Amino acid sequence: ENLFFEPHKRGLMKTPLKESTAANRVLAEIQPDFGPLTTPTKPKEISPGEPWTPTANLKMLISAVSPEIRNRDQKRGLFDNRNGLPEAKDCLHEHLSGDEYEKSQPSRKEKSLGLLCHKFLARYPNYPNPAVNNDICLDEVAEELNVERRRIYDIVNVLESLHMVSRLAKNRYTWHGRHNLNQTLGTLKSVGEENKYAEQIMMIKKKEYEQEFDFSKSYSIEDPLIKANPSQNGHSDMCFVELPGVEFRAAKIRRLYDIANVLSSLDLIKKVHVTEERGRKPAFKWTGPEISPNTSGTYLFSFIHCFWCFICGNVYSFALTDPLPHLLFISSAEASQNSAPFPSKMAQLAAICKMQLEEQSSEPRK
DNA sequence: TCCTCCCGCCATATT
DNA sequence: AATATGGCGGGAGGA
Repeated sequence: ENLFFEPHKRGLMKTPLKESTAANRVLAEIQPDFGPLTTPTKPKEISPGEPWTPTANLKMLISAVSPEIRNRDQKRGLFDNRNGLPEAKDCLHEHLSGDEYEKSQPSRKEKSLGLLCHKFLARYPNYPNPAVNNDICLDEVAEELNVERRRIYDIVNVLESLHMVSRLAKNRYTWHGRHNLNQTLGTLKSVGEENKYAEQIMMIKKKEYEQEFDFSKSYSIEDPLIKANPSQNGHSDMCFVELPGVEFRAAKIRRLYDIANVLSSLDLIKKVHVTEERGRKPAFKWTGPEISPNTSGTYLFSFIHCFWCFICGNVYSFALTDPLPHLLFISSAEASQNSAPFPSKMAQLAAICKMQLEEQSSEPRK
């Protein structure tokens, strides 16, 4: 039985998501040739210093052959965080009081997606040798990290948007690391600019601000701020401003936290706090490399873009709450010192308008 | 109090 | 039908 799946032809890659349909188009455009991706039958090579586990293939075989064992192990593994001896620990737990038992459980923080993502990333080199097999088996990773596969998807989906991995087959991804990260970010940046995400968000902020003076209006599905912004450049597919009302945003926000965790683990963004009139506010600032936009006519839609739009257009940080992903229009210098006082909203709006005008006048119309 | 986001159900997509 | 994928939101830990 061939457990390594049939040789993969890149051109035949299925694109399971509407979203990644576009994403893969760009992927195909910008992805450098990583050499023969069609060598899955080759046994895993372990280059020196690389964190591939030597027993990976064996483990995969075992888990493929025996799902019951895998499940059992996974449950035991809850207490087996790489210390081994699950039996002994289970034994131990039987004699613990409820309170003690609770304490012995991993804390919520220990189970965070950010930490998991760090563990995930630690398994692979930043700049893998494209000549060797860089396959990732999701099942295997989930098992080794003692998490449900669902969590691995959380990570891999973001990495895929950044083209740090690409889908190879069912349950399999190829690890690219940061080889083409800057290029991807450049593409994302230009897409963000093409779609005027930053301007759209400024628009939302403006509406939000205006709404503060009108208490008779409240957010609803028929949120005026959504309707009131027919896209100015002719594109009807401006994903951001077409979002429905506050319920949707609240639901969105949880996803953004997930994504923020992964991006933080990649050191692309960093959590900061800024002070507004109403108090401290959590925000993120871009800590990744400086990116120059690539020219690209292709549209991409993903949360990554929503993030990216915060980054382009001189918007350096944003908060995820209150009540929608909330931009903080502060300079990068301000963002770097958390204690900087936050300018009044009026001042912000003035700055935004000025910025917009400058942009429009300096940049020739496309 | 409210930011954060784990967890896993379950709908949908793929094989 | 079986399995893979991932949308989604309840509700709880933590600051």
